[in-house]
Amino acid sequence: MVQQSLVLENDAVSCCAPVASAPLSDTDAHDLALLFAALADPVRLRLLSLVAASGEACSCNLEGPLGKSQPTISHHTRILAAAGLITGEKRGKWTYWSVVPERMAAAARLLQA
Amino acid sequence: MVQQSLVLENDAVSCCAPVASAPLSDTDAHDLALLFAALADPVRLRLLSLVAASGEACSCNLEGPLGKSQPTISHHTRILAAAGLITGEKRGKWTYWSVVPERMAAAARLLQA
DNA sequence: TCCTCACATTGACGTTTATCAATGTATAGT
DNA sequence: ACTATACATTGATAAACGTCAATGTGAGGA
Repeated sequence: MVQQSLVLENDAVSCCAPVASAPLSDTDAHDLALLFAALADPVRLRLLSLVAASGEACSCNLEGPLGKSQPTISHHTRILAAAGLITGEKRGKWTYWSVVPERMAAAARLLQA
Repeated sequence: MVQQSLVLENDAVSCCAPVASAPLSDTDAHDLALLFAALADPVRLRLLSLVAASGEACSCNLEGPLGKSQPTISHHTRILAAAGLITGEKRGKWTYWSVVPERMAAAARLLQA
């Protein structure tokens, strides 16, 4: 189950204890699942690593390396952005995507003992 | 795309650099997606946190708290075990599940800058 | 040898997901 | 205004996923 909220809430991701530290509530589990679901696709992982490596990238620079159509790229950036893992800034005709390191770190923290 | 290998390979998870440090290969991205897909379900996240909190738990102790049927629990433990996040030891009639901290840490490391 | 219990497997189902063609919506340049 | 470009949205389709009833397996205990 994944992307329907599309809202970057002040949720269980950024505020809460590691998954292994205490039993999760139902709603927290749902929120965290949304985050990990964003990471659970090879195309999105490669997209993320490409954006990270570039520092900044527009969608047009991703279609080639990822070998996917433009609507598919748009679909994936949307999901990653909804999960708060990347953010897009529109400058002129282009949307420049960059990773949100704090969000990545928050996700990492959830998995630490 | 998720659970078809069911093999705990010596893969990109335990050995490799953070996702954000360099562009991922196609096969590495696939492997990592499998790991995160295991975490991308609220029932599995709650299962993981319950096992972690208990230190050790048999499946029979999970059905109640998770509110799912026995085959469903078995399905989820199977996926988490295939991802290397939990391990099961059979003692007598029961299978005792416990988390694999090294694997959790490896997953966390993948998300760090 | 039964019977019971803990768990795995199979099969079927409704839902979600990834993908792309087609189309819409801006923005920039001419 | 017109055209081209960059990206989003919609609709459709095939594959994957979560769930459970039914069944299989294997380990105690009587």
